[in-house]
Amino acid sequence: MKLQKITESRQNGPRRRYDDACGTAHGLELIGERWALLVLRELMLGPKRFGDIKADLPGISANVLTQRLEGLEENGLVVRKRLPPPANAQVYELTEWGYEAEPIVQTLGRWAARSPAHDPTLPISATSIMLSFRTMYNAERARALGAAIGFRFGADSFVATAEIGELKVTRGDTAGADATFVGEPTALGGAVYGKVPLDELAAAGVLKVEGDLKAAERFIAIFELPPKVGAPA
Amino acid sequence: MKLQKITESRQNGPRRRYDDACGTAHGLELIGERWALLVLRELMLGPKRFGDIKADLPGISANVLTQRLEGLEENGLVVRKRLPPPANAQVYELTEWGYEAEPIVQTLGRWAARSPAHDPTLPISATSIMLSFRTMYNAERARALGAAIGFRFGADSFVATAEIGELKVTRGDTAGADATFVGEPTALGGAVYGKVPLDELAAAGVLKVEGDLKAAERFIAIFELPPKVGAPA
DNA sequence: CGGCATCCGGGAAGATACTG
DNA sequence: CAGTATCTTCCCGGATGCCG
Repeated sequence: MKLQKITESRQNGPRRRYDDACGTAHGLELIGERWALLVLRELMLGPKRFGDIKADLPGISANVLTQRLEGLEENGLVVRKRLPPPANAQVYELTEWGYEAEPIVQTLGRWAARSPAHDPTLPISATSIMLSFRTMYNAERARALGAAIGFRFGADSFVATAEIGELKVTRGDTAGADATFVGEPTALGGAVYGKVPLDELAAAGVLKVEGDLKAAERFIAIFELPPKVGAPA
Repeated sequence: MKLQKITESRQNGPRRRYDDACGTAHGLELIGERWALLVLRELMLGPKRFGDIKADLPGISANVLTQRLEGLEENGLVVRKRLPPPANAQVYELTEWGYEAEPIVQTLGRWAARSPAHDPTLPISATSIMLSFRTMYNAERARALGAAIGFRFGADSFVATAEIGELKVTRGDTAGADATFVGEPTALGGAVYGKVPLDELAAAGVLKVEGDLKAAERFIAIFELPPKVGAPA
């Protein structure tokens, strides 16, 4: 019984190969399975627990998530770690090579943002929206920022600071931030990408700003989505 | 009967959604199905016929290719065209937005090239190897080139010229090229990425060079693969 | 032959229930 | 909370055959 299971997991990984020397084909064998890239995305800003990944990927089932994490671990993209007491919880963390997959997530996301079928009203996870800021960051327009912006989504909090070539995003305390957004990731997406007025969102009770309101508005102004396909440039 | 079919095809596309506003998730709905990105890749250097796509994707079955092309067409990435007589053949061509997906193919390929599990001895298609040159092109090292390099793989031929920021690859006649590689794509891959000596490949009868041998060697010297994961930098 | 529909077997994905 | 077990559904892959 036990032996049977070991034998099975031994030959894990995609049974269906592409038989193609092209790097792209090999990449698809590594992270081309359903949900795999989204699991990677959820770990992109730091280690997470099984349940938190599951909660942030609406629709994934526990067994599929287990399979993906196993596969990503075998392929050298993810490692399992046990947090020291008193936390004493198991988390999944990307390897260095796993973190290097961020450009894949970004390139795909930036391209897909032009899709006419894209529906930005769907729910979005905290990690997703923070990553999207890194993706859509425009260094030219960000010159004027020069501030640290905080984000609090429930228990999760992040700080973003504009660096020379990129937007730096770290998980952690928002205490030192000039302005902090507090609320739901989806509402923040509406403010940044849908240009929904902040006071409207505050009135709806889904997003508020603490601290320097002007800094928060300057942050929002940095971002713009690429024009939809078929729309006038 | 007919109505039934129309109703089915009407709601084509991925029945399994991700329900996620993230652009990456939407991108996976558009081109995340098995084989989809490789079909895109095969069309990246120009229109192709059904049979040629199938021949260059070893292992894909006709019905799956049909499904992928239908899906890509519905999503606005591919259009079907009929060539004028005397060719009079149907071809599949990328839309402008479809061509814009090239960075996705490149980013994924560049990342996966670092994989310890990557096997570069597998067969590779003509389109794949030409695209890989664009992907791995290093503008700094290419400064010294200043030549047009031709490629003939059976009936397919290409010309590559080094431009300021990128390597330009076009399908077409190799008549004006300074040097032309003639043979099999896989052998060319060995020469460029495996640094297999050209005379060895010529002796094996899989690849030869016409024209300026020095220019061909300079072309090969442009490219290098990124270091494998875990290997010394 | 190119393009596509159909049928079938196997396997992956999805939903639910269950265990430590 | 972190998975495992089980069952169903559906997609993938292969074969065959139809039609222009």
